Amino acid sequence: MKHESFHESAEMYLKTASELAGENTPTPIAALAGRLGVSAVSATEMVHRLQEQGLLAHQPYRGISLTAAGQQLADEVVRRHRLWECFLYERLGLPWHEVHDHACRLEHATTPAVTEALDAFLGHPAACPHGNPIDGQAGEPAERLLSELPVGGTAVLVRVHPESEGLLCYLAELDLLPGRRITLREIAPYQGPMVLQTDVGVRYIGREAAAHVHIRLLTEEPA
Amino acid sequence: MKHESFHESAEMYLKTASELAGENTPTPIAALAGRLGVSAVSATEMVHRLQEQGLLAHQPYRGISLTAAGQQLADEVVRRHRLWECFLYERLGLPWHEVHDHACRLEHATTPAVTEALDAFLGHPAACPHGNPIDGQAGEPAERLLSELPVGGTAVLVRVHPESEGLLCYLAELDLLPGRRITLREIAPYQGPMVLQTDVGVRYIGREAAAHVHIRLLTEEPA
DNA sequence: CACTAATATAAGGTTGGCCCAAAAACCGGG
DNA sequence: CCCGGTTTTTGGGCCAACCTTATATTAGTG
Ligand SMILES: [Mn+2]
Ligand SMILES: [Mn+2]
Ligand SMILES: [Mn+2]
Ligand SMILES: [Mn+2]
Repeated sequence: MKHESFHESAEMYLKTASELAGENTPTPIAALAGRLGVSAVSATEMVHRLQEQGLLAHQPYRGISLTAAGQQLADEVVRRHRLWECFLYERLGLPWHEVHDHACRLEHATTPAVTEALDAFLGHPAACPHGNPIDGQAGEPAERLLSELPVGGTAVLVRVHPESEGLLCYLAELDLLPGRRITLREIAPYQGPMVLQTDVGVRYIGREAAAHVHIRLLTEEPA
Repeated sequence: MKHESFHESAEMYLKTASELAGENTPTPIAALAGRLGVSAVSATEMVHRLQEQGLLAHQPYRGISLTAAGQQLADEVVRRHRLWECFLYERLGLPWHEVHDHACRLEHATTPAVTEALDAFLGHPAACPHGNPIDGQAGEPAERLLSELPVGGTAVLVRVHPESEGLLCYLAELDLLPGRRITLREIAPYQGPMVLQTDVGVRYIGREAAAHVHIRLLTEEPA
């Protein structure tokens, strides 16, 4: 049977490859596999299939990188994902940290006509509820990671990327949503948590989680 | 790998079985296969799988009928389908005859939380854009088929069931939407088309299509 | 009651997506 | 430059859903 378009699985590989490309290119297949919760063997097989379709290039023992065609498909999936997140959060009122997973289902079942109509219905939103851009220009230029904020510095939370249910849930508990103003009080020793002063109180966050929180720096030093 | 829940394919079999159950029970597997666009052999295989899961019962050479569990799953799929149709038609403004197919994709990617939130967002609609009930009481009791409307009789179009893209497209061209008032002028000989007088003009419709159009009779005879 | 058309089963294939265990290639430290 | 540990790849397998082409069974009808 002919596969009418790409399947959920292929779309998730492309989307994930796109997400990981920001961190290291070419992306090791193991990283893909890990994030997708799949064995390295399975990931390798899928990578070969996608390579045959001209969607990505695989340099053995190096890693993969998306072709222009693959990147475009990935971008389309991401766009649908973020539009659905907006809808689920703003219109349906679902919790901030839950919409990611629901959208991850819907993103593969959304036809172009629905995508465009949804975009218009939402008023062409600029970003998903977690701050990631839709139809985005390359984002703010002076963007840094919370994990790199110097002690004493103040910043505003811009976006969470890459997203995952667990991480979002953790951040939601800490009230660390986009727009939140953050000052780094100190960093506990031995890779300990960062102590943050926010406008809703003091918060502790691990380095690992902080590495996914993107910020715009306001001041390097305390006032 | 464990299949976390039911797959699109299984859901479509159950939904289709539920649709066809209205016409003849038990439903021949060939009817299922035909409507799903699948070979009779494939349908038989799937029927066996679903029977093992206790979702339907198969009497050889007779046909299938859904168990209570299977019917419930089918009903859930149908509910999601109709809620999405409402959203796509009323909120996104997609064409009346197109929303069916888009919803047929989304219905399998919709989690319970999304379903309930969507239902609330839409204000708990009573019917899909094609007139079929959501969370429905057994529909109007005195409902008939357009194909059985006596010559000279007048009726109002209630719903189109079962739905399919082609049929809806055909009806949309004829302006035959729910609420339309119809008087049957005559029936052309040799199984010819029915000649309808509507409030937007004269329309011709085939018997086959008319058998999917449900009406509420207003008067049996011309005024 | 015998025949025919519908239905079911058997047999053999394909593709996508996943798995494990074992071999092979690579890379960095000694 | 070789050795060992970490990828990656290869070689088997598995399962769900499809397919086609027979063959067997049955139900209904003449
Ligand atoms: Mn997804
Ligand atoms: Mn998001
Ligand atoms: Mn469907
Ligand atoms: Mn409908």
